[in-house]
Amino acid sequence: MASANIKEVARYAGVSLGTVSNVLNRPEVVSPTTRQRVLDAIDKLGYVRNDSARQLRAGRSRTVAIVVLDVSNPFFTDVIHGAEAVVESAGGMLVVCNSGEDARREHRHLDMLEEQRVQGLLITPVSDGRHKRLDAFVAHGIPVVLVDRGSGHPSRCSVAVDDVAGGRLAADHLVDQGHERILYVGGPLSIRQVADRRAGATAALADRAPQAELLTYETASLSVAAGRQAAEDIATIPVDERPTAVFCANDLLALGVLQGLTMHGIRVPGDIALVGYDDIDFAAAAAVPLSSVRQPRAQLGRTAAQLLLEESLEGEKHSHRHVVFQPELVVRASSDYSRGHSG
Amino acid sequence: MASANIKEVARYAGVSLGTVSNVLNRPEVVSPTTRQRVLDAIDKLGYVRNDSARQLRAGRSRTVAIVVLDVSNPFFTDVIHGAEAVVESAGGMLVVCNSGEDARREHRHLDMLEEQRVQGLLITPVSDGRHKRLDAFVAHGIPVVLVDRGSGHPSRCSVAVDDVAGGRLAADHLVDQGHERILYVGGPLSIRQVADRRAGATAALADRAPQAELLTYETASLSVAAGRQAAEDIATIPVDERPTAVFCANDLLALGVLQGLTMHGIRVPGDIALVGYDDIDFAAAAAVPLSSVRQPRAQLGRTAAQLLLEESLEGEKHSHRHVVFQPELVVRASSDYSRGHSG
DNA sequence: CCGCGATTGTGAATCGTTTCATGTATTCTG
DNA sequence: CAGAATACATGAAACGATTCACAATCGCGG
Repeated sequence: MASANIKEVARYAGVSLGTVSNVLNRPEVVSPTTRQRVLDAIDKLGYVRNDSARQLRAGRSRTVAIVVLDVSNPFFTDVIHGAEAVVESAGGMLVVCNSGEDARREHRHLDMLEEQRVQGLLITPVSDGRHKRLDAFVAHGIPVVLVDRGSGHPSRCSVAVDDVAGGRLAADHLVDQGHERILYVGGPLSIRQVADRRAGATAALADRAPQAELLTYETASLSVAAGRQAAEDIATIPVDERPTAVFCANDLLALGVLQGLTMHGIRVPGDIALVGYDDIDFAAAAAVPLSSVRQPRAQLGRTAAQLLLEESLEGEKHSHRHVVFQPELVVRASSDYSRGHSG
Repeated sequence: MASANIKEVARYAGVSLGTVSNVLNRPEVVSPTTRQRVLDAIDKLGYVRNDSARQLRAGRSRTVAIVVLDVSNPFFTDVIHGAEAVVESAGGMLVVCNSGEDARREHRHLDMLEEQRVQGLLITPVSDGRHKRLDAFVAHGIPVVLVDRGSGHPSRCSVAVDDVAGGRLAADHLVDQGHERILYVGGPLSIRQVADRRAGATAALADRAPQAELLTYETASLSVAAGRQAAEDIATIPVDERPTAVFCANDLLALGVLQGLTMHGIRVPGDIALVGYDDIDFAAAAAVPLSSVRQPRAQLGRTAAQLLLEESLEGEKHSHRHVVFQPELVVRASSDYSRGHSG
């Protein structure tokens, strides 16, 4: 029942333990005849390496873990894809853990990953702040790369997208379209991205349209449902006090807002212009194609994995890097007054 | 640098190896005084269990793996959520592997998971058929539960949704709306679901509207892009030969079709009615809210994980079960002629 | 104060692999 | 053909946790 082990393979092939191990790990030092005999034995007995034993001996694994806030969020799935490509082409394996934005679950995952002595860790931590928990990884020699969080931390690499710049892009665009009462929908504001995008929008308005006003609606989460709720509340505002444009902290919110506004007969972009963030696939397929700020998602994942593998190789003499990508505005019908009326 | 091991903890606490192990695994057999001393030592030294060693000794792990066709597909993310809940509440950990519908990547993942002696495997295999590769897992005592594939296999459990019934639901609905030339968009047809949903639609038409016609457009994948391409091709069909309704094998395709048709000025549901499959979140938020066949996705994942854990406990005397869930039709504007014109 | 059971602690053996110092046969060099 | 270099194979030691048979200690009734 249990898998054969290396000793049985050795006996079956009539060679020693070490020879079988050599066939597996350094086939070139074994003579072709012997090698074939061992391979046949492996085949015959259905031998499968025991990775626990291998890791125990080696002291580390070839598994890289990525802990994301939400596996259902297309942003993270793209990051995962990017990281996957790099890790797999380096002969490793990427396992995906889902914290679900729950600090306790994140903690449990980290505990298990630490016990497993993973080769490295890509993570978007639930809470911002100092991430003391991650110091233990670094102390044990497990490289950690922060994804879209905590740039600038001295003891780990990070990759991020400039969210302040993204907020600026969106707000500049809305100002260009003549809007002067803009509502920012996003939350919780304790999430850095949510705060940064807002800060960018604020800065843009201050620079380009001091008379304009940026209101804030804080949501409990970054979901379609939360967006729908926000729209409900927007609809209760008297028409002449309503914002003329809404900038959402992500596309899920924006899609929810779009849906909610539409249900209340409020036209987008006719009555309210809408800009999202992330440019997920569905943004273009929405009821009104959604303007959005696009982030280089797969690139983020690729770079994170590359930094991790580099650190893994360089060891002590590695110097941490903080890569920041620039976002890009994609204008579609939802914020384009002319298009909204002609198309 | 490297983590302290159990021996150092023992020395530091002034007890033996076995005692430390007892504190970790059977705290009740150790006196409170000693236990506390050991716990303090663990804390002081920052000791972290080495899971490789533990597994090597124990012979198996507490990790359950799920291998899905596409982590970005909301269908699978919901299945993952369901499975996660069950595995975690049983004290295990769920790792997610992405085969990307690529048989080679699936194979590599299975190799690594087998080497890791995972506790069990939930998988939607890339190819249908006999899944010989999975027999090795079963032979080594690793339970396998098929998700949405190969129901009825005698040596493993499975969970699935009745796709033939789903196809029937969709086709019945379209027939009710008076459609007689219906196009099925989906592919590759080698995927059982794709074929079953079509078979259900065919059967429904045969039963309820023998004069009606079911055409088939086979796509290369189940993606938004493939749907968009299908719409391009539909648009080239002369108007009087065009199908009056399209039934897509999943919602991603349907969203792509919707987008493509809209771009060509073909109205949904006015010119062509549209029904998708899966009822992903975005279906309701689409340009025209999408009718769809809903599957109990999280339920699928939960049940799969439960079957797996059961088998894991029962061992030899486990008898395999095949659970089949029934889908449900959700009618929205995309296939509702009246609504499409009034709303 | 002996003896017995209960309680608590001990440490050698074990899991399966990799590594490496060592051994032996074979080939090459001059 | 001696001596050296090369090629190949060997098996004991080590990785770190768990288990289990056994030992030590204590309390208590007689």
